[in-house]
Order: sequence, then C-alpha cells, then structure tokens
Amino acid sequence: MATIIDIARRAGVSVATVSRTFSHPDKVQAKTRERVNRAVAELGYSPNALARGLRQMRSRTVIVIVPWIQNPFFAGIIQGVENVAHDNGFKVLLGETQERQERLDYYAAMVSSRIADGLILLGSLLPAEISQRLEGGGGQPMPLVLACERFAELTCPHVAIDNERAACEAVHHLIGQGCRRIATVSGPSGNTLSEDRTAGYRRALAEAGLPCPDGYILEGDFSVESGYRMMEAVLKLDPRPDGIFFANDEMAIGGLRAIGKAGLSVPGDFAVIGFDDIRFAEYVTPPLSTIRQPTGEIGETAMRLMLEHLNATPAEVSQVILDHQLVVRESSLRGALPSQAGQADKQ
Amino acid sequence: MATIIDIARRAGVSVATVSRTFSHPDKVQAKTRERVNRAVAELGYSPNALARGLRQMRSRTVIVIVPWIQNPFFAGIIQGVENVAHDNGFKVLLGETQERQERLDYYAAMVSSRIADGLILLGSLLPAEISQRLEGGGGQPMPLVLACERFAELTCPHVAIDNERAACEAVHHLIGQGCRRIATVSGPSGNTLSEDRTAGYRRALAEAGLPCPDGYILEGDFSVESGYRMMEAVLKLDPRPDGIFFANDEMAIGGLRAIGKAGLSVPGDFAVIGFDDIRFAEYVTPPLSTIRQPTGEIGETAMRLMLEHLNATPAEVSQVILDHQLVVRESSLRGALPSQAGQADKQ
DNA sequence: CTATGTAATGTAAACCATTACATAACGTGC
DNA sequence: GCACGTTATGTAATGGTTTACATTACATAG
Repeated sequence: MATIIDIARRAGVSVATVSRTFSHPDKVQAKTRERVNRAVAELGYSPNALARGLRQMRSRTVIVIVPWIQNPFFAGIIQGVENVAHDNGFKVLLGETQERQERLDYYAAMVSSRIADGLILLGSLLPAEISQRLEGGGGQPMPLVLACERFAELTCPHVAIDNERAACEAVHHLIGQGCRRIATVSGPSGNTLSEDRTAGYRRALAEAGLPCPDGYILEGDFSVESGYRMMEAVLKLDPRPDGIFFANDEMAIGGLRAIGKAGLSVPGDFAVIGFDDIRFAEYVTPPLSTIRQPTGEIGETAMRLMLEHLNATPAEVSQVILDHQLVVRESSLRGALPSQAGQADKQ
Repeated sequence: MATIIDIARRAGVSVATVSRTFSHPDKVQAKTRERVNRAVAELGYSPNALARGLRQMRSRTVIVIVPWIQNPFFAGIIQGVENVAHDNGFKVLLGETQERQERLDYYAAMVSSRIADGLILLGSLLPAEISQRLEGGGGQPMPLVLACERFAELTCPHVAIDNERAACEAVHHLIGQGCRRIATVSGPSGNTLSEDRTAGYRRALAEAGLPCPDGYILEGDFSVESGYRMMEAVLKLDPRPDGIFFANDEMAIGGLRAIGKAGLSVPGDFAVIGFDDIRFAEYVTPPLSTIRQPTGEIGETAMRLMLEHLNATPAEVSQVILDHQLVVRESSLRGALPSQAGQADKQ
C-alpha cells in the first residue's frame, strides 16, 4: 500500500507538498498539484486515516447510537444525521445498543479511544462514564448530543418534539372521535420519553373531564410483542375501553393484531392511535392513525448541534423542540365524516 | 487526555511495560501490573485506537453494508455479525448505501484508508474499486464477504440460502393450497437474488405443469410501496391470479393492503406468500406466510468468513449455503385443514 | 543592485502506541 | 565464583500523516 512518501518521490516533491495538495490545495501551484494527482492516480494512493486522525487528534467521525436498528422510526433520523455529516466532511457510524448498558459503553469507549469525535444518543441509556461524571467525578466530558430522549440531570445539546403535547393531542383526537374510556399502552417506565407521553395522555383526559381508571395505563416496552400482550390485557378490562393510545406505532401494530384475533374491530370497537408514523403504519389494517415526528429534521438538527459542540462554540447548550403532526388514518376514524380521512395538519 | 507516557511516569515503569499490561498481561509481573492498572484508573486513560491501529496496520473493525437499514430483514444479520465480531475483539460499523454507488464507494474508501479492515456486503452493488479490478485493473483486493447477494463475475467468500429452491418451495406451497394461476412480484432485475427467486417461481410452475402467462411476472423494487403498486396491476390481470408470490415480505405487505383496499380477501381471493420473515410479517392482517431466512446464522457465518479471510487463511474461497424454512400462516391457507396452520418445518 | 515582501516548497518534529532487541536481575548447577 | 537460562523490564525505532518553521525563488520598490 502506497504512502505519502511514495507519492512524494514519484511526483518529485516533498511529503509536505503532497499533504497540502489534499488539505490546502490553494497553497500548491497548479502544475505541482497536477503532478501529485497523477502520482496518486498511478499508485492508487489513499491517505491513511489513522495516521491523519492521530496527528490531528480527531477523526471527523460521529457515532449514532440507536436502541434498535430494527425500529423503522430511527431510520429517518439516521438519514438526517448522515446528510448533514457528509456535507461537513464527517463520517457516520451506527451503533445498536439493544438498550444494554454494556453495549452503549462499548461505543462510548470508541470516543475515548478517539475512533470517533462524539456521540449522538437516541436511546434512554447514558454512558456509564457520563453518569459517573454527573455524580461528581471529574474528567473531560465527551461530546454528546441527545435526540428524542432527555435526562433530567444532564444538560447537553438536545433535539426532540414536545412529547407531552403531542400525546395530549393524540388523545384529544380520540376524544373528538367520541371515545370516552381511553386506555394507553406506555413505553417502559424510567424513560422520560414514555413518561412525557403518559403525562400528555393524563392531561388530555383531565382537560376533557374524563376518568382514568386504575388499570387503564399499561406498561409496554415499545416492541410489537408487548403491544400485542398489553392489548390482550386491555381486552379483559372492565369497563372495556373504547379508545387506545399506544406510545409508539410498533406496539399499536401488535395491538391491532390482538384486536383482530379477538374478533373485534377497529375503529368500531376500539379507536386506535400510535406514535412515530413508521413506514408500516400506513400499510397495516386498518391504516394506523399516529403522530408523525419530523425524523429527518431531528437527525439534521442533532448533527448540526454536534458540529457546533465540536467546534467548541462556547458552552451555550442548545435545546431544540421541533413540530410534530397528527396523522389521521382509518384506525381512529369513528363518527367523523369520511372527508376527514387521510392526513390532517396538526391543530 | 492522558497518554501511555503519563501512565508510565505515574506507575514508575516504562511505556513498554504499560503497553504489555494491556496486550500481553502474562509478560508482566502481577504487582507491576497492578501499579499500572491503578495509574490507568487514576488518570482515566484509554489507549488511542488510532495510534494503535497505525502501528499494527489494522483496526480490528469491519463495516457491514446494507442497502436500507429500515428493512427489518437486515437487523438479524447485523446482530449475527456483531456477536461473532465482539467475541473476536472486532468492532462493527454499519453503512447504509440506499443502493447508491456513490455511498457504497464512500464506505469502501474507509477500508482503503484503513479505518476498517474489511467489508461485509449485503446489497446488490459492488464497490467501484472492485468492479474495476474485475475488468483487469491491478491493485490489492480489499477483504470482502458477500452475504445474500452473489455476483457472477466475482469469486469471494459468500453466504446465503438457496434462493431458487426456497422460492420454488414457496410456490409449490401455493400450488398445494389449490392455486392454479400464480403471479409473482419480483425484485429489481439485474439483481441475482431477484433472478434466483424468479427462476424458482418458474421452475415450480413448470414442475406442476402450470402456465406462466405474459404479465404474470411483475417487477417491484423490494419496497412496500412497489408491492402496493404491483398488486394494483395484478388486480387488473385477466385471467385474475389466485395466488401471488412476493419476492420479499415488504412488498407482500404492500400487496395485502392493495387487496384489502380493493375489497377482496386473503386468502379467499388470493393466497399470498412473501419471503424473509421480517418481524412484522406475523402481525399484518392476515398474518403472512413466508420463507424464513436464518438471519442470525447468515450474519455469524459472514463474520466468520471475514475472520478467516483476514487471517490470510490461504485463498480457498468458502461459499456457504444455509437452510431456509417455509413458514405457513393464514395468508396462504386455503383448502387446508386448520390444524395445519402455524409454522411448519421445511419439507 | 540591495532590501523587502510574497509565494511555493522543504525539513523535521510532533501525534501515541507497539515491539524487536538490549539489558538487568535473579536463580541454579557445577 | 562463574556460566548459563529465565524472567521482567527498558530503549528506541517504527507506523503515516500534518504542520510550524525554515528555506528558497522570484518580483517589486527604492
């Protein structure tokens, strides 16, 4: 494998000139540049990113951490991150934690060992290194941007939608469709995102003067399977709910299946609404009403925050709240006129 | 950020000893080791992976390239790769190409620039560098393992199922359910994987002495949307098919929706079978029959092949074919007895 | 013709870890 | 008391790039 020295020799210049041809072309005479480029092409040279990163003390790489790559919701976010990253000469690596601390720490270690410059976090876990520092440990904080999830104790750049408000709107929509007994399948507790959504659910019920009986809040874990299981539990509730707010689309899809299997119908017996607007939401039966998150924009913003952070733009921690959108499909359409079907803008 | 020199000073030993404490602990006396470890803990040292990689001329990292991270089918494969990788001290990076050459080359460049040691390829694209070399160019071949897809011109380590045979089985299953006019929605042409599956479809029809009229083979692109659109086209066919083989589950899900929208029923009007057994297949209405690929095993095998390749186990290109499984759910169950529902083992 | 400035290029010191080789410490056997 | 082997540790070269600083070439002004 050719090195910069081989190129220098071949082009009859010094290594510094070769290096400059790449990183500061304007500092090199056009015809010298051309000679260098020819040598590069002839020898098939490609700069060693390890050596470069070592010298520059940065790798121009960020790691995006998602709990589950399988969850289609994250795909849009990742795409947003990549767009902005590429435009700024950054590489993007993807890490899946499966919500296991050990796996997250493994990726966090890649920042400590300089493989990546920073971490964009999408799950509900925090690197052990960070948690420890919060409890008074010292040490260099690693560049961190939070997307979606927030952590009460930690102030750092953050982008998300207003989950509580969005959940509240979703539930109000069910109420508007005539539902009077509305249950929810929440995400795992201890997760601010779940808690915000559940809070929105409670607020909507309170605002409408509707009760929230014991047992109407069921805890899932954001997986299709848990949605299915929790829906089975909902079917046994007395009085039986007539509307269900699932804290994400995956669980809602599991729920739809459980309802179908029980021989009941949506939206006839239950109006159902999810959250996220994943790609499959439109294709299940009946098509799923949901809250659309601006995934691309979330990702783009997250990466932009990371760039600011890395360029040491002094402290000033940005926190961005983006708009969401209520998407009404058949799963929640009861008394309403047919013309109201399809997508409706928020508010 | 502390370096190995700081640790050496703090522990009162040489840098060599510190280095050995990490990589060859048995070569260091227990109490020295302990002193080093204490220094490491006190200073929060983490070895610079760039310097290490530079020196060792390898990064112990592989990149897994998928066309679309959104496709749930790839998740299992990635997980398999990661399991074996971690067990062997390798890091895994994920790249999404969106089936664009430019993006693939971007990741391939990371191998040339030594950020990663090799590429595990899951799409139908080949890095430009490789294609060129196939056409007679010279240069060092980059370590490459193909999963799922194969390339006629290229011999390199490869793992997949027998797509033709699996597709053939799927179609025979439809025939066994009484279907006599079976259409298929294939993947994009020019893709060996699509072509193998279509070949399997043709073979099954031929074996059963059934016709394959013009227009019964529709070309999709593996997306839900294309499944929906192609199914709309199928609905207009005359004579109308009574069974459909979709070349993947995503398209099948789109197809189910189109059928539902047209007021027709599955499996009554159409028996439907997909391919892959993605996570959502079980939860659509009706649950989707399909061919299950052993995703975890594919991933594990791919990574194992990569390790062999990297350890320069001389040439000998391994090609592994794994077993698939026919999974029968409601979408294809017509005349059969109810007891046959659920999963059935292959053959 | 000299002084001064500018542009293009070169030299060599970083960056941080690994590792071949050298050295030191210590024990064993004679 | 010496030769030798074994084990633990140290010294310094090495990997490939970037970049501060030094040098050179050349033009312009005085």
